[in-house]
Amino acid sequence: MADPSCPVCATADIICGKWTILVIRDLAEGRSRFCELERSLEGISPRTLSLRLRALEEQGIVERHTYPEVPPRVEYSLTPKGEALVPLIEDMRSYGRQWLGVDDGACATAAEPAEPVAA
Amino acid sequence: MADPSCPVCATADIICGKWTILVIRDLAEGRSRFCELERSLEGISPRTLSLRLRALEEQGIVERHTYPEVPPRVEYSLTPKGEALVPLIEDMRSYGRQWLGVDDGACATAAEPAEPVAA
DNA sequence: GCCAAAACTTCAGTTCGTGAAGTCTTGCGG
DNA sequence: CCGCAAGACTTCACGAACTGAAGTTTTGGC
Repeated sequence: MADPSCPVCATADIICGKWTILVIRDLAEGRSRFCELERSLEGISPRTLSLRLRALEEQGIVERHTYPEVPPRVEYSLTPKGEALVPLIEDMRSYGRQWLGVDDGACATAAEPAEPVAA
Repeated sequence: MADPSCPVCATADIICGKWTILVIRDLAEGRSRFCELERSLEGISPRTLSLRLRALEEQGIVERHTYPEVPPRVEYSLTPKGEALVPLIEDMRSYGRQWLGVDDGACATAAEPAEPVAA
């Protein structure tokens, strides 16, 4: 993107595409099928989901598992290189909770923020 | 993007635009002028930089300071809400170092990764 | 060889980012 | 008070990315 020798840029290149981080977030909860991802990521077009999964697979971040069954089944999961992105997603989750006033009601919040939400 | 009540989606909405995270990374090093950002983010168009800064300002993530001087000067800096994104950027930096084989030669790496780069 | 169902592709249209070029602001020097 | 230098942006035309609807491929049983 800017300087390819910058670690932040290199990582940004991977996750900057629309929906990419959310695909990884979903797969962090366990392997999933194409249509499950499509349903979870409400609003994504199948074309974009397909492009994202292919790109992530090429980058060694997700793995594709095919099952030759009656309706053919395909599942996706994170590789270790993909799992390593989970802390990043957790940071995003806590940022959203502390500063954007958004909470899906999962875990409890850790500490009082300096100037939450209102800022 | 997908579910607005999801903290990860809400945060993704903020940072998913091209260059956004890199603008914040630059401002994390201290307040900066338009042309300095333009020079640091090699390849960004002034239009995009302008759009990003405006959007981030509207979201309360950056602050704009104008100085009515001989050539008029404008500087940008992070608000607390913007500073709170720095841990996210640090995660991206260490991911880039550990898994993408990219190092701008700043700090030393912490520990040996399980399966670095090669994966 | 036809079927249902999952997993994608294809296509036309809109939105987002680029690169070059132009505009606007500021105050000083002529 | 006009023109100038220089920073900070707009504007415009073009190309790339994303969308939504519709179509295609794959699989094994009937």
